[in-house]
Amino acid sequence: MNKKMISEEEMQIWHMWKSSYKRIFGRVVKDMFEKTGLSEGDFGILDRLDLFGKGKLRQQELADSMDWTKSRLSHHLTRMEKRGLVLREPIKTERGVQVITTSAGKSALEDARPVVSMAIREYFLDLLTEQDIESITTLAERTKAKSSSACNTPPS
Amino acid sequence: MNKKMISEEEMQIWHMWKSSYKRIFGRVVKDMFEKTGLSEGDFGILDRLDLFGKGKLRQQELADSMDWTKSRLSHHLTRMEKRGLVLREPIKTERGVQVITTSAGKSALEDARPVVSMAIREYFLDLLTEQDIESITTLAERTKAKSSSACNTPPS
DNA sequence: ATCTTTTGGTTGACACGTCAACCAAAATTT
DNA sequence: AAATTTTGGTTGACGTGTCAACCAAAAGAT
Repeated sequence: MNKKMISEEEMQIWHMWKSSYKRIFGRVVKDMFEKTGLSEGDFGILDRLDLFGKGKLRQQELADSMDWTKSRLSHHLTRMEKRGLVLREPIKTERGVQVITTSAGKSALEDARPVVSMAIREYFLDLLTEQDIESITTLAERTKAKSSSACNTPPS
Repeated sequence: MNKKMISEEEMQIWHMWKSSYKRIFGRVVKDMFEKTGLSEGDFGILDRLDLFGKGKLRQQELADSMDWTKSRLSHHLTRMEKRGLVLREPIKTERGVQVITTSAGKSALEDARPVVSMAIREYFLDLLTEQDIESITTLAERTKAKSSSACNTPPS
């Protein structure tokens, strides 16, 4: 319960962290977009359709795997459908919609994979020391932990 | 010039890094928005108007200090003006526009400062080890450096 | 003095996200 | 069986960002 405002230096850490992220992430995304026409969302969707579903997946499944709301995914798919990357098809046997990668979608994904890979290496991995990697890994644990421990009201 | 695709583990580092950022940043921004009604952009603008300009600044100056395009700032100010947080006023002596914090803007800023401070501490600083801080600091240097050294074509 | 470029700013179109409202088909309750 | 809740998905409004086109005032060039 530390009520003191954070210091100038602490604020600097925050700013450095934010701007590093934005620079690196921006470079990767921009590279991918310029070279393949895919956004991060597009890539994530096509990637999961390929890996988890061999080209098709139920919409809700897809949303869960990306940690997206159904609304967000619905909007995004509408745009991707318009561009011919995926199509939606009602499921006969049960409720729900199948999302299917088109051939254009498949080839866009195949084009993008190496580009993304190279960009992540160049703009991110190449900048990291062993220590950085350790930091990233452990911080990720700690952030995940934080989600489940917002215990103002302890479990009954 | 490493042409090999990155490994599964390397991709994991990337994903961990992204999701840590998104979680932490999301928490801070959400907290601020829920408690004060200000977005990150709003806060940045009001903060700079206060620190650099004692309540007023030329639009382009402001844009530069935030590393925003003039277009982005123009759009954002239009929205903030509608909400009564700032106002724009042509400069008589020279070309350009003064951005001025309204009293509503000032008080929103004063309300937000401690909230932001606390959120950054709780969701970010409290999670960091000394090592993490060192990593963040040095990585920031390295990312900044990378910007100026995209030398496929060396300077003439 | 006129022509050109730079500077400061706006605007419209569109991608991306969130939120809340809505809808219909299951699945459960009662 | 009828009423209720949950689930899967869409939609519209609006905040946020980018890009390109536009505009006018200022500064420089010829």
